[in-house]
Amino acid sequence: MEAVPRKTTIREVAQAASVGIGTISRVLNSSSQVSRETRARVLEAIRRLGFRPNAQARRILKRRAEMVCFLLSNRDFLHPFHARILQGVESYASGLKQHVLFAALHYSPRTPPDRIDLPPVLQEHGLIDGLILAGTIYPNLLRRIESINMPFVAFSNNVVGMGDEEQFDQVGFDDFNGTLHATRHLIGKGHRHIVFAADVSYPWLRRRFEGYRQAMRENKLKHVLITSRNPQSFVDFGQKSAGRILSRQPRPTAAVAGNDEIAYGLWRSLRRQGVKVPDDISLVGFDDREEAVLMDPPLSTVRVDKEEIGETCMKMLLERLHHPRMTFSQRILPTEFVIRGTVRQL
Amino acid sequence: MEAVPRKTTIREVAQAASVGIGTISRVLNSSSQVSRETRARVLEAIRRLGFRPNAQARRILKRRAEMVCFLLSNRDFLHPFHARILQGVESYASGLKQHVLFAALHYSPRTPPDRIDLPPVLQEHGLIDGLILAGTIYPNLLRRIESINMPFVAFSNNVVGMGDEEQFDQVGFDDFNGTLHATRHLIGKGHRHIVFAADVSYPWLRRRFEGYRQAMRENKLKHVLITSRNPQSFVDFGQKSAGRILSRQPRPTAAVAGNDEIAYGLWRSLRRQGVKVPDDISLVGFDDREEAVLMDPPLSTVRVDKEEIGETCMKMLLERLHHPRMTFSQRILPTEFVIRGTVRQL
DNA sequence: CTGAAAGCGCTTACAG
DNA sequence: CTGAAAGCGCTTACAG
Repeated sequence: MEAVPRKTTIREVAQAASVGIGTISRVLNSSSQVSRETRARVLEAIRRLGFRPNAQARRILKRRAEMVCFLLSNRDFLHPFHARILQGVESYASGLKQHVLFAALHYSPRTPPDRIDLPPVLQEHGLIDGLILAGTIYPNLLRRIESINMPFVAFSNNVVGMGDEEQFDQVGFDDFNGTLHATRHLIGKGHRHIVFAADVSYPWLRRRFEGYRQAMRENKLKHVLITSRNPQSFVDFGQKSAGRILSRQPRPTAAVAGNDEIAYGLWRSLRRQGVKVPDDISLVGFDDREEAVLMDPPLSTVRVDKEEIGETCMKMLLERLHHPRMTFSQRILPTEFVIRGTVRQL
Repeated sequence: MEAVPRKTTIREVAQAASVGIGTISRVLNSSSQVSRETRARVLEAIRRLGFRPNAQARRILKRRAEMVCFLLSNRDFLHPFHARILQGVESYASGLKQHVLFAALHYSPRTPPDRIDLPPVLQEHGLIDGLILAGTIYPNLLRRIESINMPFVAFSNNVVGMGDEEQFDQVGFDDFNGTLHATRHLIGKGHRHIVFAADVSYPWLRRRFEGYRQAMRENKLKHVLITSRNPQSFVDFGQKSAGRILSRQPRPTAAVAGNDEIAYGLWRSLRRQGVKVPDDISLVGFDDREEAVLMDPPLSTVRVDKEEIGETCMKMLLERLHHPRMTFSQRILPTEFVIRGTVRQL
């Protein structure tokens, strides 16, 4: 390996400006204790030599890496949903001169905590100050993270298998109220036979189902859960659900899909069978993925502000770093029902 | 700010194992110069104290951050295309114990290089070893990066306004041959009236156009470029192009879209006008976005291996870091035409 | 093989 | 206000 070209150090700048290295450091850290003339001379020397202070050295002394890790678990690819969260984290972080490291992890919920093979960034110490957990989070991962004493905030919507007694910092959005409002909207438009399509073994889809059920109950309507066998994906789940919806008597006039992908599969399959959305059946989704707008007609769905989730995670993590003993907090961000073209007035 | 709980340092481990700190370091760096018994004793002490060496300190001495930055420029959001590249970078990097920092940048092509406001990570020194440039890259950004002596590799497909005389490490995929093969495929299926739809002021769409044109020329067919006025987006561009395609005499039997989004807009608008794909008109896209498979019928398109791009960028950057004076290299990765459902045999 | 020492590039009391 | 010195947590010749 060839030598890396040597960079200007603080000592050379000190020499050039005829001051001690401490003074350079003070100027760099905008300490008030430097005279105007000295500061100007130092600044000039810094500029002339193209000096950029070595960040690692400062970090040792500060005992702060000024860097957090965004850890995406059990995702085959960086889904647009999480990509947006990452961007929210980054944009908020960079405004505060904090850096964001991206890492991925694949693990099984059944691996004992101490056997989980953490990514390199978590095997060292001092590299990052804290962690933002995204992707699917099982209890064993939480145990593992706690065992290395790494402060973290979890994006909570994809947390699985955790009881309410679990205490940790978390940020999520409101699954329950999202479908509650979406379903109320359908009811307000005159719909009475409304089904819900999703695999409710996912806790977040279960919460969405509960929101839907609540809206139905408060209007004395019967709730119907549509599932499908061995789906390959959410889209496939939606496709397979279409037939089950159509075969019900009386035929439902509206469907609430557990997420936009299910809604997409549903829409596609319905259309193939000559059933028009929203003329023959109304449809609402959840998540407001980019593709929702592209559907034809564009999908009415529950919007989740992904950037805000990222931002809030970062904000909460920073608070945790500043106050290690603070009690844990949980933030649930509101959702918003977006009316587009897939709901018809009956 | 409360005190961060103090971590075990190398000195405490040395004391616990009754050796000098140098020996701990040697064990950590698996130097051969340590006796089995000593090594065992040290390892035991490390385990017992839960010691994880401070990464920053090592980095100062090694003069390597073991970290690179993935810099995404001028993108409102982390598009799935770039998200995949980032994942390729990360997965290759983590295998080599290298870390990946994510940063975003917004700049104008007209800002003078030294006025470009780089993200915090590039203002410090020693934080990262090198840079992977993604997103739209104009010459002024390149100048700016060069001015801080930061080694970099660029994802070259979105490079704009650069002459061939520009020398830098780059990785891209083959726009020209992608459409060349896609168009030949159409011709092989009996199509003669084939149009190309895209705004060719984007260099990469221009190259795709040239590939299309080449295929037409070698078969003595007339090329036709379809554009549209003031599109809001690529999808909108496609939608607006549909009418222009249909109004041509004789009516084209196939269209090559500059990318999948244009293809999507085209497909959607054609369908609305009662024109069926592929029965009435065949259609091919470019990029193989996730959504291509979801279209109905699924879109035949040119596949680009995004993970491989990321991987290759990382690999090339590492080579550059190890051999700073190596001549610049440029890698063009092949594309593959994926046959799905939007092309019909005439 | 191993320890003591020098040193990486910084920050920060300390003393003036 | 400023310099000289001590120190952060490591690595690596150097000497034995």
